[in-house]
This record gives sequence, C-alpha cells and structure tokens, in this order.
Amino acid sequence: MNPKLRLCRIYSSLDAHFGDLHWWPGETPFEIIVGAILTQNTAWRNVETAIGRLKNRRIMNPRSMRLLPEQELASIIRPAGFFNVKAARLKAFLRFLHENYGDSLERMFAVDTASLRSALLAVHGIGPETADSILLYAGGRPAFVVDAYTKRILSRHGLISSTADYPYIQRLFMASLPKEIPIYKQYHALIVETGKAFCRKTPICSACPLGKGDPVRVARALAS
DNA sequence: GACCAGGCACATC
DNA sequence: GATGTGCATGGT
Repeated sequence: MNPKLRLCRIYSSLDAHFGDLHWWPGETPFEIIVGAILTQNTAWRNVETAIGRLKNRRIMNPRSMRLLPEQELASIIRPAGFFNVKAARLKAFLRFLHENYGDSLERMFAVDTASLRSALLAVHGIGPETADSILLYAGGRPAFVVDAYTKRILSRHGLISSTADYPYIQRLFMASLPKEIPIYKQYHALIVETGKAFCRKTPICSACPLGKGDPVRVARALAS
C-alpha cells in the first residue's frame, strides 16, 4: 500500500477508535500558546497544573504575564518542569508579541502563514513543533504538527526511517491529506492519544487500534 | 527508585 | 551535519 493511502487509513482507524477529540485543550488562543511552550518534553498533566496556577493569579493574558518578573513567572509554572527555561521562553514570546504586534494576537495572526512561521521560529525557545502547534491550534492555519509520537508510530509502522527529520515528516502528511484544518487538528490529536495509550517506549501493541490484525507490525513494534 | 513525558538550544566532534 | 547533554517536576 502506498504511504499516502496508509496515512489516510491510519487516520480512519484512529478516528473510529477515539472519536472527535476537540483539540487543543485551552480556552483562548493565548492559553494554547502558553500550553504549547509549557508542554515541551513534559506530560500534559503537569502543564495543566501550571496553567491553573497562572489562571488563579489572573495572569493568563499577554500584558499581565509580560509585566510579571521572570523569576515570579518561573515559580508559578514550577509544576510544569524546566521552569527556568520555560519562563525565559514565555518571556521571549511575550517580548516578540509586544514589540511587533502591541500584545495583540489578532494582529499577529493577520500575518500570512509562511512569514509568521519564520518569525515564530526566530523567537528563542520556539522550535518547529511549538511553532506549528501555535499556527494550527491557536491560529487555525494549515501547519501539520509533528511530535515524538508521530515519529515513533510512523517509524514502527515502517512508513519512515528512524532518522527522518521534521520537515520530511511534515511534508509526508501535508502531501497525503486534504488541506483541511479540522483534519490536521484531529490527526495530531489522535496520534498523541494513541502514543499516550499504546505507543510509549514500551509499546502495548496488542490493544492498539493500529496493531490489531497485523502480527508483522506488532512483532516489529515489540522488538523495537 | 528507575523510567518517562505533546522540545529546544547549545556544545562538541 | 550528526550526536550528546542540560533543563526539572510529577505520575507509573
């Protein structure tokens, strides 16, 4: 089966299994951006705690967070881990937003997708996955998000080599799928939920909706 | 107590 | 250009 068709079949299997996941969890675009930075290499559970602390202190908005000293911000987001690094990264984004768009996400998202992606990548602490998460889930732009689970699942299913890089994997998805925002959002969400439930470093492939009925794939996954 | 989690920047070779 | 390392909390 060709890779494009397999990617579409994988989507169908996972969508049937999990249903509509309504991603990203977050009430506002700003909260989504903050979550995207806080969840870097971190379990979402810990990010939720940190987000709750930011909301309780009424600083889940660009201006309040920008005016808060970095050390205080770091202590508030402590439960999310890497708190000193992440406080600096949040501050770098807030500085970018303030200096270029006067703290307005609306103005920031008025920029065309390619230019905005480049600008975000130039912000210290925003790499490809974080930039694409911001574009897709906060801005509603067609940017497919590739994460560690995406690489792991595709690699175990023989669709990519284990050394495939971010741009290659992103192009593979974007060339295979209809260019529809809801599909991009749902597909990445499905991959993350699959990863969390079935495709950790020690996979639980027997129950995975992608593993069922394919002993070759299951064997390969278990061996990896 | 070891292992892992929805990355990224930086150093080193 | 590839590979290794620091960053840190909290759940399993």
